[in-house]
Amino acid sequence: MNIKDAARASGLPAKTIRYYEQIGLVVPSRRANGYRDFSETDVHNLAFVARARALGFSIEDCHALLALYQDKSRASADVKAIAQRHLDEIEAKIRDLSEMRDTLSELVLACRGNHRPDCPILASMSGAGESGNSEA
Amino acid sequence: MNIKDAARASGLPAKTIRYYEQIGLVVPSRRANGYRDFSETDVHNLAFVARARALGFSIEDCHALLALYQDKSRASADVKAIAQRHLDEIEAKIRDLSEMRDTLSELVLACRGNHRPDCPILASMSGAGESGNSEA
DNA sequence: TTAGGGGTTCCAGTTGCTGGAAGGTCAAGA
DNA sequence: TCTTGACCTTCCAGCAACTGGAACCCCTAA
Repeated sequence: MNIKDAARASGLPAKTIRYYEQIGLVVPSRRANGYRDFSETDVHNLAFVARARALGFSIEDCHALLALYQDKSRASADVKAIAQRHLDEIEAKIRDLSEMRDTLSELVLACRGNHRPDCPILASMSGAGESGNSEA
Repeated sequence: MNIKDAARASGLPAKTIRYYEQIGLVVPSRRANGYRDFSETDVHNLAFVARARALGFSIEDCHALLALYQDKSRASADVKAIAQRHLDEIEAKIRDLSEMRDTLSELVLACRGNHRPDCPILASMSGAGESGNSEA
């Protein structure tokens, strides 16, 4: 199977597939003319990676997950550990972003958004309420 | 003020401050010996950027916000527009991450995490429940 | 004089692709 | 047989926002 068909079958851009080969994630065989030749397994592995990436796993994690997937004597604990760690990171990121959202939405709400220059958003970033005695 | 003091005062690493100068965000003057010489305004601007970055604004946004901050005849509407767009992006990101978290936490919960190979996490990524007739 | 703790520049690496240039290959139609 | 166009190949550069490190200069104090 040529790269374009592998791309269609896996849902990944051809460029991305070449990149994945380059970093050793999914390495198809080659035909005599130098063209990549993707097996069903290659395509399946690409789709596997695509789904893992969609869940936010890093390439490194995808590497490890793919290895575990192919290791029929794996322990599911190893898979779970990777997923749990990743889940923790996602939750941490959600917390960070939620804090930003809370602060930002307050500021946006407070800003009149008119033709005048006074703006609580800029005030906040310029250090308003810094050393605690500005409005005490 | 030397870069190390500017770093301490602004809360940014010296490396980052040099980078910000390189991209034209905050450009201090130079002494005869080639050392950067940070004014109070420079440090204030660096702290401004640090706070904007902490709210997740891109460097490009920081550029624009800093320009508005320095433009005393600005319209707060321009600031608000930038902040609102950024807020929308953050909320979109939170939605994406929350979806990942929901899927992942289900999978992690379902995985026994023992010495045996069977694993719903891998099953999910290998395409379980793909074409809709597997458990209908 | 020497040691140390500054400062400087520039280059490379990070993550995960993506775009583009330059060129080889293949199948089909005139 | 030649050409056209769609494919394929490699390699290089760039994105965001730094960060680490090498190699080197400067300044002060003992």
